[in-house]
Amino acid sequence: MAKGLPKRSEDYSRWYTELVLRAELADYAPVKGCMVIRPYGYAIWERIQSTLDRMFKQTGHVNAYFPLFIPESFMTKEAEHVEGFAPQCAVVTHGGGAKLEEPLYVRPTSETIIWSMYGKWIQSYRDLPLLINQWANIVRWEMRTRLFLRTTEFLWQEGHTAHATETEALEETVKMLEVYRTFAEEYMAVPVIKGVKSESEKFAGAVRTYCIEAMMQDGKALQAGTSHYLGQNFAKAFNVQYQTKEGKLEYVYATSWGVSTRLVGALVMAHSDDNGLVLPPRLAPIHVVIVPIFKGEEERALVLGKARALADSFGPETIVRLDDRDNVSAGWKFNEWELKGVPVRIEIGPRDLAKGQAVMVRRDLGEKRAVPLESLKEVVLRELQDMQGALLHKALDFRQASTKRLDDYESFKKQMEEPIPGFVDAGWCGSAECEAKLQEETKATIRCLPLAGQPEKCSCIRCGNPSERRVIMAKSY
RNA sequence: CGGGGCGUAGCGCAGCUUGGCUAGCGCGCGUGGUUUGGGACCACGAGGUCGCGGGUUCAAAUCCCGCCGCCCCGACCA
Repeated sequence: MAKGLPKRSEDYSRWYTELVLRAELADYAPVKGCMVIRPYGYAIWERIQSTLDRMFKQTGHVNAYFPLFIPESFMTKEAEHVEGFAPQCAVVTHGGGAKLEEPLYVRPTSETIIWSMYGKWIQSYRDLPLLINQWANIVRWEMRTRLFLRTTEFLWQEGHTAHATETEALEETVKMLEVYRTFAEEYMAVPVIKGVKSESEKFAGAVRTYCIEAMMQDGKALQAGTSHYLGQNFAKAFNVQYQTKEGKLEYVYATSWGVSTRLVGALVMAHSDDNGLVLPPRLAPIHVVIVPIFKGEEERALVLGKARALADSFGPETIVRLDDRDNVSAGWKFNEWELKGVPVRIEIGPRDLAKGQAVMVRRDLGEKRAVPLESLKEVVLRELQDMQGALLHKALDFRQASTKRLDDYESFKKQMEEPIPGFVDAGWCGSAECEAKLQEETKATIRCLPLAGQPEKCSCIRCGNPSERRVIMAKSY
């Protein structure tokens, strides 16, 4: 393994790519724009998955699986949807050595195939709400790809729900957005802003798109999750009606919501440093690594024995790895486990044993600290907890420091030229034209209209016209 | 799709300008030994369709033509 990662300050994008490759989260696949998620990266995804899955089930959802292939005719049923997705779809034209009667789209998202089935399953108000989630892979033919952040194929979860009323569907939409916020902040230790997307950034086929926006260390925004209120658009396209108590026929109301393997990229970009990954304990595949240090057989037996006992003293909820390889030096191991972002490292050698202690290093702090063996487990558990909180606070502080409230266009443009452009909180008149021009002129986009924001009389930062509210603008991934 | 870069051992590269003999270096890998508190060392060893196809030549990694692939930067997107 080569030494040294590029510095974030010198080349953030190269730092990111090299880190993902060298920490063995992922590797480039033979197909352009595709990646292999390697075991260590997949382990992070599995932890994301199992946590969210539990949260979805706690909110009444069940899992199902719908097919990868979607008949072309389904894709074209909802006008906006097809217009939005057609350009990025992979289409299968041949199967079994023969040209297909009807081309099959590889799902870019599953609204159409799911709503074609919901049509069969929903007849009465008694069938509602229908709350289904699926874990799946999807394909979107992107022009430009980046490991985890944007790949041609990616893994995600997509929730698709059907409701009797608009109110209920809207409640569901914001409820799931809140689930995402909770997950991002409590597990990923990534603070997010809940908001509504502008018309132009809205999901193709949605009435309204909600999102959570996170800030990466280079001051760019990353959309970390979305939740859509679909109104009756898909119900009408697929003719999904239900009979009310009164016997009337009504179209059902829909939502859909998703997060993807992009979250792994968000995790990397939110916390990691020039030495490698920094993983929040609640999502780290390995919590504690023990590196034994010894000379000769005698010490080896002694130190390894103690190290094993130490590893075994932790309960099943703490994942401890004893690195007893003898083909690499202790120093090499330190660097490797830092690269891989293991939250806590314990060094234990003869000198420690003589003093009845071990050396402990927290990944985010990097300082060595001697801890008596008898209290080691307790201290480690506390540090894991503290680190989880510390990462969130650090990220939050960074976001606050990198968010500017601005009112004139010139300072805004200047801000977007800064090495860390950050978020700008500014007025927007609401016109699509201003939005487009703003993007053209500054490379920034309107990330969202924050839910927390109060209506406020101000003026549009670009055209100066009256504005009813402030929005978040930023360069983004 | 436009611009740039790169394709030579598992990885990173040199060699190409000015064709030549057995294609080289570092890391990694294997074996043996000494080692282990911040990326250890010695010895021996394995490992190559020089991206692909064609051409020029006595001779091509090197020159010419064509193709392919990947990465990076811009226009679409979670």
